[in-house]
Amino acid sequence: MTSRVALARRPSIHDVASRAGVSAATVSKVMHGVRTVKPENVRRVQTAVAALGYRADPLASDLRRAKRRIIGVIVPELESEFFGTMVTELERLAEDRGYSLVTATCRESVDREEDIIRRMHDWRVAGVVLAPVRDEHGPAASYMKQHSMSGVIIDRVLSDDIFDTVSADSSTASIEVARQLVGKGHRHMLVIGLGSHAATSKARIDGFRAEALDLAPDCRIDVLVAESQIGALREAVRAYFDRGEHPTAVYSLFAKGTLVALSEFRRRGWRCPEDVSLIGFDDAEWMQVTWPSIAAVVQPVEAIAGNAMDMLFERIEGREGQPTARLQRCDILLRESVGVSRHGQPTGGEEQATPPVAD
Amino acid sequence: MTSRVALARRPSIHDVASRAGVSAATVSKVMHGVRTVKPENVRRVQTAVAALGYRADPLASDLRRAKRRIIGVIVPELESEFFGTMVTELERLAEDRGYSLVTATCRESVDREEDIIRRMHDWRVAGVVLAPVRDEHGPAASYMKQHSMSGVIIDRVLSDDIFDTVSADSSTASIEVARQLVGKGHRHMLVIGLGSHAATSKARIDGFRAEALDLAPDCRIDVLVAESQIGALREAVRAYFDRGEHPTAVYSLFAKGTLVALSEFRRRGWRCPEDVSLIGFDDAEWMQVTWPSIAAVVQPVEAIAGNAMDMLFERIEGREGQPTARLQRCDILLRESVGVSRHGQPTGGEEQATPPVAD
DNA sequence: GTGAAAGCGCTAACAT
DNA sequence: ATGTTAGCGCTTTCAC
Repeated sequence: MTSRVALARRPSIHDVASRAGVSAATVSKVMHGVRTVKPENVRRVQTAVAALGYRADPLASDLRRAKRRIIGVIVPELESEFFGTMVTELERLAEDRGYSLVTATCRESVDREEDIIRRMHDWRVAGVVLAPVRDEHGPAASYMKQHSMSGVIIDRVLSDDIFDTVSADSSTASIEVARQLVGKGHRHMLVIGLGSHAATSKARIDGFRAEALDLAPDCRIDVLVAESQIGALREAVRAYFDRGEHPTAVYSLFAKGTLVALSEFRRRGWRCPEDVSLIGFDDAEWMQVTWPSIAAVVQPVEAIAGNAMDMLFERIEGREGQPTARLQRCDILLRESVGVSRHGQPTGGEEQATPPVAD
Repeated sequence: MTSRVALARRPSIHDVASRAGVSAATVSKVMHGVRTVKPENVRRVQTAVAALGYRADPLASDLRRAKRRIIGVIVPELESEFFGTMVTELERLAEDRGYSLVTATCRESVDREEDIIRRMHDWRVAGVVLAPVRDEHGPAASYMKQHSMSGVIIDRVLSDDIFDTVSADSSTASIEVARQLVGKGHRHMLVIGLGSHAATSKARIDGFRAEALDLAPDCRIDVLVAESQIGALREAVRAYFDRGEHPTAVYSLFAKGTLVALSEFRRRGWRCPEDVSLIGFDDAEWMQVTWPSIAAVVQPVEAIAGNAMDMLFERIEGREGQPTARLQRCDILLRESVGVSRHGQPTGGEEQATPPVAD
């Protein structure tokens, strides 16, 4: 092995060039595998590269090319499994294409969302995967549109006005949830959500309500939606239970809502599913190992990420034309937290012969 | 409001300069608030900037300064609350100092860890916050050392050989856990961990064992550690239980281990805490809303992040000298999953008069 | 095949 | 106080 040469600063392309006795241009060509370089020179360059441990500065290189091989990702938060997995997946897909991923969290703030998209524009990112706080009409999307940035919007989206969008098929999933709950005898159900997740919340509520009322016109569906504060939703749910309401099932439209529901059940000493059933959007690893295990709507994260990247790169490579809206089907995992409600009584819960296996 | 001028490409500093009738250098000075510019020209520049919507390209600017205002972060994974919160926090702290954060996930792979640090070096990041897969002797840390990059190592660290380190005080926390379990009468305890988390696992096991044996010399402590595969740990735990072992308490050294334990309890129909108690490293939101609520060692994420950034920037700004190792104290949250084991019997569990409130 | 020259967008040293 | 010059590390014509 050739021993490395110590240098104060990192070796530049010129250091390689002079050591190999060629010009910087030739080095550049070798680095990019251009065929028209004399084999002899290729070897000399390769030797010099190895000796110096040379690696190109991708940012300087991008500067010259006027197009950066960077994809920006904006997510509302990173504390939940959903976005964590999403970002991990997007990173892999971007790297497969030779791009770097730069992720920013807007902490559920629309103002920060705008701030971040500006900075990404300053960075001249090649494209953006945006998971908006609210929906595709937020400030980030407008900014992207106005500055003709390439972008795809995922997760919390309604329509395909401006950009390609990819999201879970909330409506179909909600219809299936309604079918399951009504089928298990539930006639009084509570739906909880967050208004700031406008896009997905709406589709989820509408699909659920329509199907439930269609199957059981006599059923009662209450909806509790707080604007953006999880604390406010908790208050609302608490007040609702406090005034004596006792639905037989709760359907949460997002992950933290499921936690709020569980926490309020505990507070009142309600057992799940005996006293009340629960199902929520977003699966998490813990949900299958607790007592009861918690039923969940599983969003196809890999499919969403894959689709988003495919579409984004098509746009980056110049595809024009109408934006498309892709919906990915969800799985419904009915676990122990959903029980049977008999004769319209406020309790459910099947006997568990033996504890089911967790995996 | 001045109306924006449409331009094919983004306005550069020269566009601003010519519109304002000054040189690019003057524009640069105005942008950086240099005081020696004639007020008249300051105004002209500001007007041009506003009219064109000019914003500097931070990457081009960094190229020239030869120091990039970018902090790299490397984490083993992003699916858990711990690293998600950590990254969110680090992002905030970096931005407070005018830096951007670039996060990469190495998916628990040491090879990828090295890959990523190389890329970050290529990017000439100003500094790196590394949460290594194994410990501070992994390839990323060596690479950083070898190329004299500024860095701080967090979470899975043993000593302070090379870089400043910040982590939770695993040892003290484990001692406290031992005290609690032994105090509640447990005399046969199982500790589960992952060998690839070498650094933290070791400190956690040693502290626990020493304290437990000190308080109750007759107690039995079994340790199950799989190298790196969570599946292998699951197999080991399963085999251990299958051959008839029935500890009265399980102490998990990392978040996923807690899930494995719960899942294996379910599989055998063991109730927690009646049949077996459980406590694990890393708190998560769900742990306080399930039945039983799960006891946890809470790592002080904000403190770790804050400390790490402080130390990193000191190094970036040139501080020399011995690396220091900072330990941040953990909280122990004893929840329902830890019960009392009476008279050395294999079962525990206190009566729960009323279900405790969740928050 | 190769290298000189120009330039991506910006800043810093130095004249003026 | 300002502009000119030079150059960060790289790529890309375009002559030779």
